[in-house]
Amino acid sequence: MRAEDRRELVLEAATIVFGERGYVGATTDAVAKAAGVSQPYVVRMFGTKEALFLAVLERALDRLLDAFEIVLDEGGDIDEVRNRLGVAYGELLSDRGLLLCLMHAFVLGSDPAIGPAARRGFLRVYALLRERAGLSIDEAREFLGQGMLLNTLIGLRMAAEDAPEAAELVDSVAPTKADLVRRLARS
Amino acid sequence: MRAEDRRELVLEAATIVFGERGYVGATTDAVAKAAGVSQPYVVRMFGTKEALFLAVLERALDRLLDAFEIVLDEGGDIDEVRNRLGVAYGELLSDRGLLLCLMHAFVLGSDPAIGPAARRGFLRVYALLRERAGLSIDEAREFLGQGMLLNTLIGLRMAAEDAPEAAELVDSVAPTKADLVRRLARS
DNA sequence: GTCTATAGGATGATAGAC
DNA sequence: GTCTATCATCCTATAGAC
Repeated sequence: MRAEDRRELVLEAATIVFGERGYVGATTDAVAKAAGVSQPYVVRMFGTKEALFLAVLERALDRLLDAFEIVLDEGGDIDEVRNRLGVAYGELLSDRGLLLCLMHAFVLGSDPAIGPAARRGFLRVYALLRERAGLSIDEAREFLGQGMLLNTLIGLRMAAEDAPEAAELVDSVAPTKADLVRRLARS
Repeated sequence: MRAEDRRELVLEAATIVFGERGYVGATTDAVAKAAGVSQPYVVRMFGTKEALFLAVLERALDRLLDAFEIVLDEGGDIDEVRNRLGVAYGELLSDRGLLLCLMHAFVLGSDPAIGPAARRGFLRVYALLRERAGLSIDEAREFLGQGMLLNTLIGLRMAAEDAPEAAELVDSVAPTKADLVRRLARS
């Protein structure tokens, strides 16, 4: 296998593992096992666990922004675009761990290395919504709120709870993705 | 000092430390230093680090629900109540680390001990909004979305960023609390 | 490029004195 | 109730063989 492919493989595995256990809770050994390589090799490829997480974060943000760019390129009026941005965000659920890694980064703002990267990433998304998509401040705030709520429900594995309120809430936040959310919550 | 008071002191310190570094990243030693007691004593009081975090989580949820109950007891029409619930939520920013601890718990849904406690806590809040405050599904979703967005901005320490978009976003999400949010982001 | 072996450091928890 | 001392474990990172 080419080195480039192996790097991508490790990044995918790391996204899942960091998404599951968070930056501190995840071990480079768990990432290595998930990728089918040795632990020292993971460290060797990225230098440090911190650098690995930053690479995972960068990759996740790129995927998110790429998905949004595609929606913007398709054009349409502002309401259509906003809806399709929401749909595109929901599609990212299929990339396992991706939204969770973003969320884990977003609660580590006080970390001297991860904090600045996370803030810049969040602001890139905000700038895209405001400037490229043309959302007003209030529209952007609403949109981001629903995104963070979805992330939270995923982080909580809320769909694994069998209370009726849990189902009602998940259905409300992700009407077309409820089944996927349920599957993720149990895996 | 009475044992009860010392316990509360440790819980306060733990809330700040867990809020700053998360459940896994925080050490019982850091909590002990923040509370001015020895590390083994912290463990002795709560049994395990996990039990300490669960106690912090329970305390945070109780404070949140108490604040909401007070608003509900004051009465008023549904729009007033919703606004005052939002204000009450913002007031919790003054209790340092409280909202951050909730957020840290909310991304640990796959933890066998913390996950269930976090889900039940979130659902208690949701049930209060729906049943006691009388919000519709969509209203509750909107309300929670803005709450999670505020939590995220706090977690990111977004107000520490000096980009103009950062200020715009913080002002939009917490208009009356922007100064407090800025202060917290730098501490 | 990739592995095995392991050093080195941090941390949760226990033992036991006062 | 509270501390000091310390053990045992885990984990990142390095050394070095192939």
